[in-house]
Amino acid sequence: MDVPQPTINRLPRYLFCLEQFTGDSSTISSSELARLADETAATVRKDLSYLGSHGTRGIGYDVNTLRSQIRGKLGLDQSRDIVIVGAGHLGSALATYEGFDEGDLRVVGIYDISPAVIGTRVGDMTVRHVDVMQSDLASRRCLLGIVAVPTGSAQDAADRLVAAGVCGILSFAPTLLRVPRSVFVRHIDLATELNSLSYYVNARRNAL
Amino acid sequence: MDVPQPTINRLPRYLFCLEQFTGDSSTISSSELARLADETAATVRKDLSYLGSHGTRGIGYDVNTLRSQIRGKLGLDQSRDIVIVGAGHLGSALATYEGFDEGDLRVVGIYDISPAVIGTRVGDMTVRHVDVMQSDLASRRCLLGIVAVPTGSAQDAADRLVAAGVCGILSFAPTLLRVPRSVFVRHIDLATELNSLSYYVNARRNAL
DNA sequence: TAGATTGTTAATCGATTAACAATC
DNA sequence: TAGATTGTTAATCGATTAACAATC
Repeated sequence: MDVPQPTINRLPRYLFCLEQFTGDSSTISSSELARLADETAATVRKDLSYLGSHGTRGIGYDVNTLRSQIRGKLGLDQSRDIVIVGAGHLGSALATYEGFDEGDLRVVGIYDISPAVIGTRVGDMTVRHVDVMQSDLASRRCLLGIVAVPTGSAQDAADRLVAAGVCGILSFAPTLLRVPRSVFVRHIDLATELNSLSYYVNARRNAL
Repeated sequence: MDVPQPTINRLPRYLFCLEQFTGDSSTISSSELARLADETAATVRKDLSYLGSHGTRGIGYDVNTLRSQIRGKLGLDQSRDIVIVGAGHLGSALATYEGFDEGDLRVVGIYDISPAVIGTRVGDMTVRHVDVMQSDLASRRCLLGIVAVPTGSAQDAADRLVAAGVCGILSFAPTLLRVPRSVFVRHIDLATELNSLSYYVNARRNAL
């Protein structure tokens, strides 16, 4: 890996800040971006230098150029198709998530196993049975899959996604998924997120 | 901060793995936990040494003891009350999230502004109007709040949570929230998570 | 005892930061 | 030119890791 891991992890946050950024000018200085992203100016400059260093001395970085450079480095210039397994509240929330609109992420299908929801509409899609997922997706390459089912069904959902040819899975189920080494799994555990928040709240209160 | 930041960030993952762990024995070695958590055995031992080092040489760590030590260090032994603003799909999913059951996180209220959902049941709660949130919560101390509303309402939701006395906020809205310095904000941007997943999938495929 | 595994030291490795020449 | 800000070096800082004595 050419670019250091910490830099890669910060780039999405810089991008997020740049998308929020609505300054008077079309440029932003390393110190201003640092303030928004809660980093130091030196760290920002070092990180951005991995993109090829296209700032202007005395001026700063062009916001639009910087945005597309970060997007390019993160591979966001190529659009990504996403399938969701689980059409409950969480799956429905993800399927209609407004944040995807700006990016090149596109939800192309939502699947469930329950007759009660199959055939219902979620956003502009119709929920289909997981049994037809593999054939639905036969022609698509390297999709991302989202596991939004109860814990007990999570491994089955992951197995089906793998069979359907996804190469990355984002799981919200609080359980470890077993997948082939070629499939990358990312895990969001909401309880862990809240636990972590709770810890930092305590630490901050003790520090103040 | 006594315990290093990287250690703090890994503890929730260790805890997660220990909760999944169902070995023959009631003990786990540093190398086994390392395998589950995708770390090295030395890192695990160093991290656990910050808890007070209660492993047994030649044997390993008692799983139950270790779990409660980590929970203690993260402050999870004290239960936490959570309020949710936004009773759409995301808010409903969070309100009924099964992962909270095991821990000491408890959702005590869910609020919305839309007459269409106010009064409806979510799990074992009734959705109430955000206008009554502050008085509802007057007697509770240091709650955690979750922002699960559309981007346009996120700042208003945060303001109301702050007024109601929360000391930490977990936001799912893809926008920066302005809050007093005394309130800690944690941010989950689903688009960023998927972008990040996408990057690592690419990196992995290029490496294989 | 012999085997296993911890707890901890010291060495290595890598990331952050200060500082400043380059230059817009 | 004077002021501002980058790009990059070198120093500092901190985290990871190897290694091994301690000991169950």
